Amino acid sequence: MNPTYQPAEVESRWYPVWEESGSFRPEVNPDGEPYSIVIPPPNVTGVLHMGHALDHAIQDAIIRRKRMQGYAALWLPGTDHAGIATQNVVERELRKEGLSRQDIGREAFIEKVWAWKAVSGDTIASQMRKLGDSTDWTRERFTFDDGLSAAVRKVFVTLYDEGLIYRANRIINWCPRCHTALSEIEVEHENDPGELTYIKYPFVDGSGFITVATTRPETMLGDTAIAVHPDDERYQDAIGKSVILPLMEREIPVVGDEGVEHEFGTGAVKVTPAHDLLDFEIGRRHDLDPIVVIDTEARITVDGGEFAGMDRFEAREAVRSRLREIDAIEAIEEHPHSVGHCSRCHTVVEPLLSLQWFVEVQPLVGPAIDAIRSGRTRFIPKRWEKNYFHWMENLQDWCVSRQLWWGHRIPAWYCDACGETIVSMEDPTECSCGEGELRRDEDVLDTWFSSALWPFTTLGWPNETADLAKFYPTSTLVTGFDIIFFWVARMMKMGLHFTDDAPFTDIVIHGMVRDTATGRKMSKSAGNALDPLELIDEYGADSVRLALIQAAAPGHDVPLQTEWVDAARRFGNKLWNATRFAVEFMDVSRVPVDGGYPENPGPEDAWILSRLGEVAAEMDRLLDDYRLADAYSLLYNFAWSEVFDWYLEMAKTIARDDDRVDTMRETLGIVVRDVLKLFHPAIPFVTEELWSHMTDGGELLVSAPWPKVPAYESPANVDSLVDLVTEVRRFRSQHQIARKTDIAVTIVSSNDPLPVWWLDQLGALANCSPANGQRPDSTAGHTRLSSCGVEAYIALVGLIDVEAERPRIEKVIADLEAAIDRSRAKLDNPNFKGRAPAEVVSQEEQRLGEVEAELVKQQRQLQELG
RNA sequence: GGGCGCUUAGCUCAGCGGGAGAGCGCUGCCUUCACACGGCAGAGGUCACUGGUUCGAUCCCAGUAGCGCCCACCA
Repeated sequence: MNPTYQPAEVESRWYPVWEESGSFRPEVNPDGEPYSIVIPPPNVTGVLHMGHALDHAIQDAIIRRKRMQGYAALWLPGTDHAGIATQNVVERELRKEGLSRQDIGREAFIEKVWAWKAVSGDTIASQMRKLGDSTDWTRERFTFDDGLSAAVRKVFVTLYDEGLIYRANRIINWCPRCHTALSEIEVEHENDPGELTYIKYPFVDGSGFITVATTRPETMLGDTAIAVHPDDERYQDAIGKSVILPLMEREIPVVGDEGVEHEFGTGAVKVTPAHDLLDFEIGRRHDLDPIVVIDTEARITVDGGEFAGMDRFEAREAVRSRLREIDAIEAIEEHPHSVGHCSRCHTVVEPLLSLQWFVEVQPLVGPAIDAIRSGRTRFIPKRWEKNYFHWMENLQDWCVSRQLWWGHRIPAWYCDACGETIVSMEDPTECSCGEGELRRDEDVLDTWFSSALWPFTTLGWPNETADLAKFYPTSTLVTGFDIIFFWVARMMKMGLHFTDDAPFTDIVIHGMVRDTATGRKMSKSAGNALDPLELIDEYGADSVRLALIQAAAPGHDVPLQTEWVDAARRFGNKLWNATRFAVEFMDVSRVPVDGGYPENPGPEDAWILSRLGEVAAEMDRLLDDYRLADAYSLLYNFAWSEVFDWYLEMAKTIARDDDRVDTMRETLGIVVRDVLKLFHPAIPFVTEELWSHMTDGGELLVSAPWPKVPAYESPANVDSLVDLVTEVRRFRSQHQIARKTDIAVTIVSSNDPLPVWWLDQLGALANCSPANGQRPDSTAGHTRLSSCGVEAYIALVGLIDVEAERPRIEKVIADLEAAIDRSRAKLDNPNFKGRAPAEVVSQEEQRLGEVEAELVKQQRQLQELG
């Protein structure tokens, strides 16, 4: 037997067995209640990173337990076509060949993306298998497969017919590098040093000038007005006058608008309706025609006069230096502010006036808020609900059109004769006007549009499939807080609108995996990412999973370092060795897959069984609350320190006792079996392997029933013996008494005959059986140990330096006295007895009694030292 | 400018109204025949600070300080 567990070989062996046996299909529990989770679909061209590993470890632990509990458990896998991200990847590949997507054309490009998907699209699926994800691959979906695409079209057409999708010319966020519009949540605001430039605009009538402050001087080329607050006393005379726009020599009005703040800058603002959202609205209120001076390449347009063709940042400097030449700059001061960047490529986004498709979100918001508020769907932890509400209540309409090629093409056609817009399920062939050619909209939909439909489209919607009826609404969604807005909120809105049900009952939010060294989120760009695949190769998937699960407190970021993965691996090794030892040396085998709890256990057996029952019950409570970290830390400690360090050691000795060997073996088998079961959702591979060695064969652990442990009562005697043994060990350790036989322990009395294990651990002399044990003639020179009906003496003379023991006992006595004082003060307080629950009072009294008894014992020991 | 979270053992974090916990690290002893990736025994904390509520506060409330995150059209 190899003393070290080798995960790689074992892990590669089990996944195919599980998958081929159909164990991941809900059909394994045909009569079970349905329980379903849809996976947050990873990018189809992506690779597994730590965030996935965490997300998947949690989901897998949840679904595996539900499966074992007998639910018809479905974890539905799939991938996202990930519009911009995927297109960027393929364009990068093309560029290596010196080509752009425009060079090869739309059709060829899309073929290229599909080809890319065919090669790299399975990567994530095979990596999920390595991780052990028990997803039902027969139900795998892709946001761009035929079924989902048809559903996307149906949703678009329906919303259009309901008036909830419209096309309009608005200020949108434009990424000049990706060449597409973005929604506002795809814009990341970052701090920028920035400068505020104060520019003087002279009045037409020659009565001086008005000064405005701007962080973007280049946009002045498109100014169509100056705005001040209508109540601003400084500018009462100015409203209604006109100024000359410097450099452009255009006459523009000064208007009063309530959107302007008194305090900021000079209280007067330049208005550039084509390049700023606030300015756009001011422009609309005052009937100002926008002038576009920055194009989709972020260059100055022909309307920008002498600056035409310049890049926007180049133009910023050029405009400033020209203004300086004509003495139109009053001041330039530092002004830190935040600037929007494209969340994909980090380019500074440009607010542009553009014709785009929008979803009107307000009518969808109400039901999505109600579902949470009423408790039909809940966030875990609950505090995320506040973020969700706040975000929902402040939504702008969702810009859903993207100027990309990879995505669901918008099903809208325009007639070049009459200008009619046709949005329909079927591709139209001609316009109702009878003339003119129909031209299809070039744009595709935001990736998140199809993701928003994921919980029901993956189950067959709009068809009324059996899966949709059975598994929708889904039970639980597990995801990171970073996509609550992108994804969760939109699924809630779309789900409620199209199915009348919220798509899930529980929304479990976890944090980001953080690197403990830098304290930062793990990411490739930060350069601090641990690669889960490398960790799996080195430590095994079980170890990575257990480390993540144990670190994942609900709703908090998850710190991780390789040392923890190594600790988890060492646990796997321990589990491996302990179980193999039980099987090979203790003859624990052919354990029943369920039940089989001993009816007449010995005292030690009853003790471990009672602990098993407590741990299993507590785990169920914790797991039902999604507190996986607590549940698995509890089990980890129980398994290691109680089952392996205590019970297994007891069992070795007890096994020599013919009368007890059978129940011991039975108990050991059952306890280890249930530990494997309880651990399986977290560490499926090693538990399945060990299970195969100890059960009577045939049935896989993956679909074995979850433990239901009957209640056992732990004999009080065992607990006190544990204390006694610990005390003897401490004594020996402290006085460096290496061999047990170097110490003479006399058992004077015991309520029950002591099993040989205890005598051995205590180092008691074989001839000092408890029944006829004699108290030493003189207790002086002995130390007396007693605990709950057991009394024992250790002979000290000639064994230790008596004086070395004295200070320790004195410190213990001092601590006990302090505890007694505290306890007495509490009990003497009439308010305590009057107002605290009776239970607490009696508990306190009992504690005082125990501490006092301990004090007496310690004092006697001190005396007996002589 | 709003909102949220965090501050507990050397490190990373649990706990959250009634006796301060885990992992890793540290100290001592043990190569004992499942595991030295192990065993046994230990050391180590005024639970950020200040008030309040309570019979009782690490836990609840208010405030202070430090750290982190999210949202935001003050140009």
